[in-house]
Amino acid sequence: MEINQSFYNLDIDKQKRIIEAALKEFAENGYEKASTNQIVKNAGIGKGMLFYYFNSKEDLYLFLINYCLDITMVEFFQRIDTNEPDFVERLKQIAEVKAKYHLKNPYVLNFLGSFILNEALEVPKAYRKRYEELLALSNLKLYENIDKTLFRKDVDTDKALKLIQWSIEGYQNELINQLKNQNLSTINFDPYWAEFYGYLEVLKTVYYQKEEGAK
Amino acid sequence: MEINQSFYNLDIDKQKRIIEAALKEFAENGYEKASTNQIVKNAGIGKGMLFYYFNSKEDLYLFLINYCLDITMVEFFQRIDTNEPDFVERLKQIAEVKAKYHLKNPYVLNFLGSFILNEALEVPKAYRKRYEELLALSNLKLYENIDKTLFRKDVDTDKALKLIQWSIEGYQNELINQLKNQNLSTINFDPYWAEFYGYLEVLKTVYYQKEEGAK
DNA sequence: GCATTTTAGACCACACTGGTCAATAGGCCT
DNA sequence: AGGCCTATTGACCAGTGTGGTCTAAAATGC
Repeated sequence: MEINQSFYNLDIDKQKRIIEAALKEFAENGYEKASTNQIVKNAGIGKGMLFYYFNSKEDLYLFLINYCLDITMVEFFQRIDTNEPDFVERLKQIAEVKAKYHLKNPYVLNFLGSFILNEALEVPKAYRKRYEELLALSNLKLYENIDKTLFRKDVDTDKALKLIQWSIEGYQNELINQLKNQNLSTINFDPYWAEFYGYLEVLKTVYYQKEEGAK
Repeated sequence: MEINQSFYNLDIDKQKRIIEAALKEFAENGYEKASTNQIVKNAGIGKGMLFYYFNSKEDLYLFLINYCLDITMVEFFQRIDTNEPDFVERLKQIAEVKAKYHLKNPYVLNFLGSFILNEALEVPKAYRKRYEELLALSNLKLYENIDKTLFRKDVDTDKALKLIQWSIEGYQNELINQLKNQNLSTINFDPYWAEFYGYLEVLKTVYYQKEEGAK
C-alpha cells in the first residue's frame, strides 16, 4: 500500500476534497458498495487520477483508515487534558475538543465507525489493533484521575459515572439529529453551548455531594 | 399498490421469512441499493415469487412501510400504559414493552428509521404523515400524566426529564452494542434487567425529592 | 386426469463496476 | 521553439449485478 507522492504535491484543498469525498462514500455505503465513480465525481477529478494516486480501491480504503486513525489521535485524544479531576468538567472539555474535531473533520468519525463493521475486505490486523488501542485510550482519557469524592455517597459512583456519560451523549445525539440537515458553518453554536452547560449544572447538582463549607 | 392475495395464503412463517428478509435488506442498504436478489435468497424463495406477491420493488417497499407502521402501533404504542405517573416507572414499563416488541420484530425499528432518510423514492405523503403521528404519539405516551411533584425542586424539572431519558437510552444502546453479534434467543436477560433496575433506582435517588413521611 | 394455482430459476436488456490506457495539457529546462 | 517529464482526462473494457419476465414444471383440488 504505497500512495503516489504526487498526491501529496496537490494543494491541501484538493487533497482534502478527495479524502472527504472518499470518506463520505465509504462511510455511507461500506467498502463493497462504495463506488469509485461517485468518489471521483464528488471530488471533481478524473477517474484515472484516483487510481494514479492510490493504486486500487483497496489501497485507498487502507490509506483512509490510517489517515483517520492519525487524525483522531492528534486532533482528538492528544488534546484532552486529564488533569481536570472533576468528571463533569472533564466531559465538558471533551465535548469542546470533540466539537472542534468534528467540525474540522466531518466524516472521519463516521468512517471509523463503519470500518470496524466491514466484513467484505479483511483489513490487516494492525489496523484493528490500532483501533482497539484508541478505544482503550478513550477510556483512560475519560476516567483517569477522576476525583470520586465529589460524588454523593448514597449512590454507586460507577453507576453515576455511566449515567452522566449517557446523559451527555444523549444531548449530543439529539443536537446532531436536530442540525442534521443544516449547513454547520452557518450556525451560531453559542446558544447550544449555553444549553449544554445548563444540563451540566443539573448533573452536578444531582450527582455531587452538597458542598460543606461556604461557597 | 395491491398485494397478491396468495401472499396472505402462505404459512405465517413463510410470510414472516419474506418480510424479514426484505426489511433487513432495505434497512441495511436503503431503497436503491437493496437487492431483490438478496431478498429472495435470504427468504429462500424463487425470484418470480417476490414479483408475483408484490408487483415491483417499489410496491414491496411501500407494503413494508405500511406493515411496520401497523406493527409498531399495535405492538408498541398501544401497550404503553399512561396511568403510571412516576416518570421512572413509566420508562421502565416502556422499556419492557419495547424489549418484547423488539425481540418479536427485530428489523421493524431499523427499517422505520431508515425509511425516513430515503430520498431516492418519493414515498407518498400519507406514509410520512403517519410516521410523524407516531412520533407525536410517542411524546404523549412519554410525558402525559407525569407527576412532576416527585422531582426535587432545586433543578429544572424539564431538564431532569430529558436527562433521565437520555440516561436510559444510553443504557439501552450500550446493551444493544454489547449483544450485537449474539443470538438473542439464547440469552437470559434477567441479569440485564436487574442491572437496569439498579440504574433506575439511582435515577430516582438523585432526581426525586427525599420522601418526607416514613417509608 | 384435468384445470388451476404456485413455484423456481433461466433469461433479458441494461446500468454500473473497478481498473486501464492512449491522448493530451501544462510546466520547466535549454 | 522544442523536448521532456509529469499530471490529467474520460472513453473504454470485460465482468457483475440489476429489476423484472416468462416458460415450464410442480403442486393442489376436484
